[in-house]
Amino acid sequence: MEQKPLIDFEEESTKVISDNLEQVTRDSSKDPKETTDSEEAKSKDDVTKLFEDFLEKESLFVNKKVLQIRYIPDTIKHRSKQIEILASILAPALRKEKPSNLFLYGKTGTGKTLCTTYALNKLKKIAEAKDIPINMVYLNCKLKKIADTEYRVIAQLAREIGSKVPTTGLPTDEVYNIFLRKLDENKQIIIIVLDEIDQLVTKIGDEMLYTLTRINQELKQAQLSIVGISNDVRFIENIDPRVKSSLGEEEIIFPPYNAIELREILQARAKEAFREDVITEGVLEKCSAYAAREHGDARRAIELLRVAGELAERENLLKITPKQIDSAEDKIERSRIIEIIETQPKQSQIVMYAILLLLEKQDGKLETGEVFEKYKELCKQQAINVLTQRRISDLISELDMLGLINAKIVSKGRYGRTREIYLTISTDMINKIKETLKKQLY
DNA sequence: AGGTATTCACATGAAACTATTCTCTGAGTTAGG
DNA sequence: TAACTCAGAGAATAGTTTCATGTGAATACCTGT
Repeated sequence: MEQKPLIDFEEESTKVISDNLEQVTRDSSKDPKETTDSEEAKSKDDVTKLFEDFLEKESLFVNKKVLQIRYIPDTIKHRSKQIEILASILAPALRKEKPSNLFLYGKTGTGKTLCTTYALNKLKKIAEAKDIPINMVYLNCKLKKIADTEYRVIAQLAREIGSKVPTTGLPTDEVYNIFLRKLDENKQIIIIVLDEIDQLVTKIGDEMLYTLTRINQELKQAQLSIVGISNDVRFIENIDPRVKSSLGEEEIIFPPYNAIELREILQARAKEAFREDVITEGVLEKCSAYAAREHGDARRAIELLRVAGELAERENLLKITPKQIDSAEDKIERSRIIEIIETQPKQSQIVMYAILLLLEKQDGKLETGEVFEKYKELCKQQAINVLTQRRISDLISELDMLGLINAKIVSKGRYGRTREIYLTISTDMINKIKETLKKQLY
């Protein structure tokens, strides 16, 4: 049976950043957001020349794919122990025995997903070569609209193994049945990888996991193993003990990389990705130092390096210097913020706009009440229906979580309790955000 | 002075409601035999 | 009679509203010295 690619990676924000960059590189004059006055004045010939130059110019990259997060290198550094354990746990599948359920812990960018994919790909190859019926499904529970509710997870699983399931309209247990029947059609081992499972459980509770672990008892032919991947180390402590015992049969912990390990990882990737001598002294060190500060997030380090390369290329530089790493960090942060703002629902955007407008006039901090008043005003201006203060309160705390604003609860004694809201974003960024919001709102 | 009670301005939680999107089902309608 | 249409029931989900309850400390109010 034809299978879709096993991995469908999460980091949407990263994708957007690279897309943006590539787009700008290709046709900077057509992108309205990036257009400045001087660029608008450019004649067509200049644009043609730009393209021609671009073609002639030798790229700094040899193989940019290596720096993309979905890339799986041939050898994974500093994770051999984990991979070994992983392989030994999965191996029984080759003898048509059910592998133990497995749990992987570790913070973002510690290689959990990478190692799992790596191991599963190898397993799949062998299984295919020897004609052993093993089926694998990878599912990222964080993906909005795909796998972030019980129904959707089960529906998606059913789809992955070849059933047709509508996006809505069916009762959830009906979808379970469809899934079960399809599973049990053949004698096979199914390995389900649930990535970012902690997010799912905090959202919808652990009943689903319980049901999943119980599915084996209803299967006559097939057998099901679950691999859970969690960013939160304390996650398993908070779930139902029944689930805990059956799901956490085996555990592997992925510790964060330290700066030295990060450097080696980067070095290996950089060697493949860039032409020789492109990387100058100190670049990798700086990159890994930045990432090590962020709990050893290798994904971040690699992204940083890639964006730095793209920036250097756009500036027609022949080498990447530590300076580009700084710019890259800045660029990533900016794109992240703009992207978050653009994708917020309208009401949330209005709240954000209200906060920005208020903070423009009065420096310092705001309170929920003030924001709500301003928000009401803005809504009336545009004939948008006004939400309750209760809801605005939630929206404000969401904005806080997204890191767009800083809101902390303070009690001012006789004068009540409220959130104190202030911005953490730099001033030049604020104007850009305001423009973005204006464009979206009017 | 020291202690207790109030009170403000929201925060926080839970449950219920709404609108939208989608499937499934069965009644009614239509066209061809 | 088979095929088609269409309305209605039922689900899932996101986004809200409603109602109820919680909260921390500056102040108001006592109390006894």
